[in-house]
Amino acid sequence: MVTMSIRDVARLAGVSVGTVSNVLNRSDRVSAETAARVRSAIDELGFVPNSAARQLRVGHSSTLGFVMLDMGNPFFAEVGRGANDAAALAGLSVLLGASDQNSSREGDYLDLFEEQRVRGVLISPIGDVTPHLRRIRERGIGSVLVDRNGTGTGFSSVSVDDVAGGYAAARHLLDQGRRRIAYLGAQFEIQQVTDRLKGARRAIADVGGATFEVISARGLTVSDGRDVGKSLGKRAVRSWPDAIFASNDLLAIGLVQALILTGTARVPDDIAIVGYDDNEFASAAIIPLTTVRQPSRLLGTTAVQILLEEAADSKLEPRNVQFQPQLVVRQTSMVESGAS
Amino acid sequence: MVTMSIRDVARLAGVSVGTVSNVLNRSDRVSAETAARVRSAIDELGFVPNSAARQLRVGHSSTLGFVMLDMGNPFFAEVGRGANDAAALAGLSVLLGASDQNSSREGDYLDLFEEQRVRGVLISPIGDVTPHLRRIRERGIGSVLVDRNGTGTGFSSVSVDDVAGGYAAARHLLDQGRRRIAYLGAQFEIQQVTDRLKGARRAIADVGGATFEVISARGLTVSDGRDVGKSLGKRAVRSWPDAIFASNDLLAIGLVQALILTGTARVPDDIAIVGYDDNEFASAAIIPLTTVRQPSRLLGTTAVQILLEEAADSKLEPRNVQFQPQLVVRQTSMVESGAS
DNA sequence: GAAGGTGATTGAATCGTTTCACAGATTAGC
DNA sequence: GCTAATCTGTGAAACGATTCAATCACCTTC
Repeated sequence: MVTMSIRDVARLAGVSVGTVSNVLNRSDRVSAETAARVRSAIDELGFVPNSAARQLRVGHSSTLGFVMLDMGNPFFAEVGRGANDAAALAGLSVLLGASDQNSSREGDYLDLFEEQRVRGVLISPIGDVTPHLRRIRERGIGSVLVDRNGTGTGFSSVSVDDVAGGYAAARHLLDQGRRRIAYLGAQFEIQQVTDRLKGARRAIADVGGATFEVISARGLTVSDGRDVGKSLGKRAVRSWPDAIFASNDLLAIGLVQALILTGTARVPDDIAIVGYDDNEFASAAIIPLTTVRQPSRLLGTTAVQILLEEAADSKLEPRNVQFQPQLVVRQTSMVESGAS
Repeated sequence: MVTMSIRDVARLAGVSVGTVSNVLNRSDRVSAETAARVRSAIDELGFVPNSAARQLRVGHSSTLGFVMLDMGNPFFAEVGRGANDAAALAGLSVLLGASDQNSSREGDYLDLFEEQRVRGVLISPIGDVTPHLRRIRERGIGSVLVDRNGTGTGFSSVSVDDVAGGYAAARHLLDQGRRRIAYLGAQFEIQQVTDRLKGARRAIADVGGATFEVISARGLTVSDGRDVGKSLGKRAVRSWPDAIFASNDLLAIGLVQALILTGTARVPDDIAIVGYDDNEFASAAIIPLTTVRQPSRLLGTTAVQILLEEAADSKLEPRNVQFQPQLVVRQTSMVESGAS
C-alpha cells in the first residue's frame, strides 16, 4: 500500500507540515502562492489525508452511526436517506448498521460506533433503552431515538404518534361498520407494534360493541403475512374477524395476497385490511392498501438536526418531537357502495 | 467527553500499557491472573478502545465500504445484508453509502472511504469504471464491482448475467405468442439496464417476426412506472405493444398498477408484463409479477469473500463471478388457457 | 551453583495528523 | 527611524493505540 503523508507533501512543496495542514483546514492563514504550491504537490502525489490520524488528534470522527431496525424495510430506507441528507449538509457521513431486530447485533453496532468515536448515534431501538445505550450517552456521545418516543427516558427522540395511528386505523374500520376486529402483529417487544395495538384497543373501547383479538405472526415481512393468510383459511369461517389491522404494510400486503390468491376471502368484502407505513408498495399492492402514512424522510432529517444541536450545546434538555401520522384510505377497507 | 485510555487501565491494574494491549489482542501471551486484573480494570473504568488510534498504528481500518446504487431498492438492501453477514464473519463491518444514481455522490463516497483507509470497497457503479475507482485501486485498496460484470476492466466483480436474464424474459414473452414487444427502461447509463435490453434484442432477433421498441421512463421507481402506464393510455390502441419487459420490478409494478387501476388495459390479456429482480413485492403485486430472480444475498457474500481473498494475496488475478438469473413465471405474463 | 531456557512484562518508538507558541518579515503609525 | 501590529510560516508536542527488543524472574539441567 503506497501511502503519502502530509510530510511528503510538505517536502515536495518545500514547506513545513504545519503549513500543509493549514492549507487543508484553515486556508485563510496561508498566502495564496504557497497554498497553490502545496495544492499542486498534493495533486502530484495523489495525497489523501488519513482520517484516522485526524480523528485521533481532534478526538472524534466525522461520522454519525445509525442502528436501524430493518434495512430491507422501505420505511427505514427512507429514514436513512433523510438522515444522510441532513448529515451531508453538515459535512458528516452516516455509518449504517442493521440490527435486523436482533438485540445482540444492536449491541454489537453500538460497541462498534463507540470504538469509532462517532459524533453521535441514531437508533431505532428494538425494545427498551438498553444499559448499553445509556453508557454511550454517559460517555458524551449524543444519541437520538428514531421512530420511538423517548419521553421519560432522558433521550431525545423523533417519532410518529403510533398510538394515534393505531387509533385512526381501528377507528376507521369501526366507522366502516366492522365489529370483529383483529390486530396482526409480531415481535411485540418492538414498541411501535405495541403502541399501534394500544391505539387500536382504545378505539375499540371508545366505540364499544366490537370484539377484538390479537393475531401473532412470526415476523414483520411479506412472507410472514402470507403465512397468516394461509392459516386463517383453516379456521372456522364464523370465527373470522371482519377486519384486520396489520402492524405494517409488509404484513398487510402478504396477508391480502394470501387471502385473495387462495380464494380464502374477499377483500374488503369479507375482511377489510389496514396496513401501516404507506410504503412505496402499498398503493401498488394487489388491492391498493389502506394504510397509515408516516413522514419517514422528515424523521431522518429531524433526528440528525437534533443530534447536531445537542452536540453543539450539551446542556440542552432532551427534545421529543412527535409527528402525527395520516390515515390513507384505499381499497382494502372500502366496500364500494352502489356496486352490486 | 470522558475518555479513558489504555494508559488509565494500565495504571489502575498496575501493569504497563503494553500488557493491556496484549490482553486485548494476544491474550495467550499474558498470564491468567494479570489478564483478569486488567479485565476488571477495563470494566471498572468502562474503557472502550479508540479505533482511530489502532487504525493509525496498523495502517488500515477494519471496515469495508459499500457504495450502493439505490438503498431503497430491496434488491440492494438484500445484497447489503449478504455483504454485512460475510464481513461480520471476518470481524469487519460495512460502511454503507448510497449513490442514489448520482455520480458525484458516488465520487464523494469513494473519497470518504479512501480517507478512512477502508480495507476494501464494494461498489455497484453507475456507469463506467471511473478514474476515481482506478486511483483507489492503485492505492492498494481492493475493490469488487457488485452487480456489474467487470471482465476487461481489471477489477474483480460479482454479477448476474443480465444479458441472459433479458434474453429469458423476452424469449418467454415471444414463446407466449407475443409479437409486439417493448422494453421499458430508464437511466440507460446503468449497465444492467442496457444489458437486459441487449438480451431482449437478441431474443427478438433469434425468433424473428416481432417488432421491438424501447420506452423510456424517468427513473426506476414504482411511481415512474405508474407514469409510463398513464401515458401509454394516451397512445392509439393499435400502436400498443402486446408485451412489456421492464428493467426492474419497481417499474413493472407501477406499470401494472397504472394499467389496471385506470382500466387502460388488461394484464396479461392485452399486455403481458415481465419485471426483473423478484423482490419481496413482486409476488405480492396487483397481479403477481412474472420476473427474473437474482441471487441477491449471495451476490453480497461472494463479493466480500473475493475482497478478502484479494486482500490476503494481492497477486491474485481479478475474478469475475457471474451467476445465472432465473425466470419466475407468474400471472402478468400467462393468459390462462381454458378460461373463457 | 553456573549456564541456559522459558514465559511474562516492560517501555520506548511509531503511525499521520492538528494545534499552538513562537519567530521572521513586512507594513503601518507617528 | 523606531515601535507596534499584522501576516506567514515553523517545528515540536500531543492524541491512543500496537509492536518489538530488552529485561526480569523463575526453572531446569548438568
